[in-house]
Amino acid sequence: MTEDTMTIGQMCRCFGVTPRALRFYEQKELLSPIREGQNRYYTPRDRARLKLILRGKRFGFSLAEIRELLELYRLGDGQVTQLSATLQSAERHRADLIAKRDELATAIGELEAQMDVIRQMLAERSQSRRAAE
Amino acid sequence: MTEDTMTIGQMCRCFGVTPRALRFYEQKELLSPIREGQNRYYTPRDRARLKLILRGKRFGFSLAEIRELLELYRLGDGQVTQLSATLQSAERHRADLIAKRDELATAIGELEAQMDVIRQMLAERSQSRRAAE
DNA sequence: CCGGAAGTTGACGTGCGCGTCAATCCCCTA
DNA sequence: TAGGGGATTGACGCGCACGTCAACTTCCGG
Repeated sequence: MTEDTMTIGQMCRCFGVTPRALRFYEQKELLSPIREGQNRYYTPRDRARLKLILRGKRFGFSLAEIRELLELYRLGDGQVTQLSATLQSAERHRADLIAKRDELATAIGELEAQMDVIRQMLAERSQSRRAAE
Repeated sequence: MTEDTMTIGQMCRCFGVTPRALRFYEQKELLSPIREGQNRYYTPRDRARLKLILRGKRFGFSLAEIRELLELYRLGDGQVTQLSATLQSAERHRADLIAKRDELATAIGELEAQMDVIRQMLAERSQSRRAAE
């Protein structure tokens, strides 16, 4: 721990993932921990990226898509690599996320409606019970 | 088309899926089209279910999870199969969906913040250009 | 009667996201 | 000096969600 870096084991305990997964993400260029000899040391930046990775997975994005998303946060690398292209990419991702959020809202609404139906059935059932007695 | 049912080919064109996928969903008990001889005929109910399936997939749910969700909409089958249990299951799913929606909102906010950073960099760049001329 | 389009059931293949070994290495403590 | 804990790199395996054949049957127009 040269600084505020973490070993792979610490990362695993911290985020609830396996070493295998972290190495896999590294191979897919989603993470790039410091390699001191053979060992890996994860910086705060790696941790932030891992958070984004895990969140992306919860939303059903593939690792390839998550990789793209991570690129958007990787500014400041020498050449100002087509900032406007990056911005356009970000715009697309934003639209995608917003569509998903709205669709989720719809799904929640439908589920709640269905829950009301169930509650209604429960109420009727207890009423017919009382009537039978 | 005895009624307002559809063949597998019509379903595929309508929803942009393959026959293989539809048969796979059937095998996993997510769909149960009418079987007339060997052929399949999909009812409006099947179409509604397929919509839910595809939406669930977009949210990153597994087919097993989607199956559970579909169960919640399957009421009215003879015995009032533990309505309260169904309601509890629905409650869990609702909480899950809401958590996801909120997380998505956060992600959108972060992405928009990053977009502002990029716009800022673009603005500074065009300013230094003008200054250099 | 024949061809083509659409449907069917297996059965094997494929890409993704890791799990699960094995064999090895390094460091620390007892 | 020996062992234990944690790390490493292959390499193979696995579950999911289908894709992709092959080998039919059924129907319908010409």
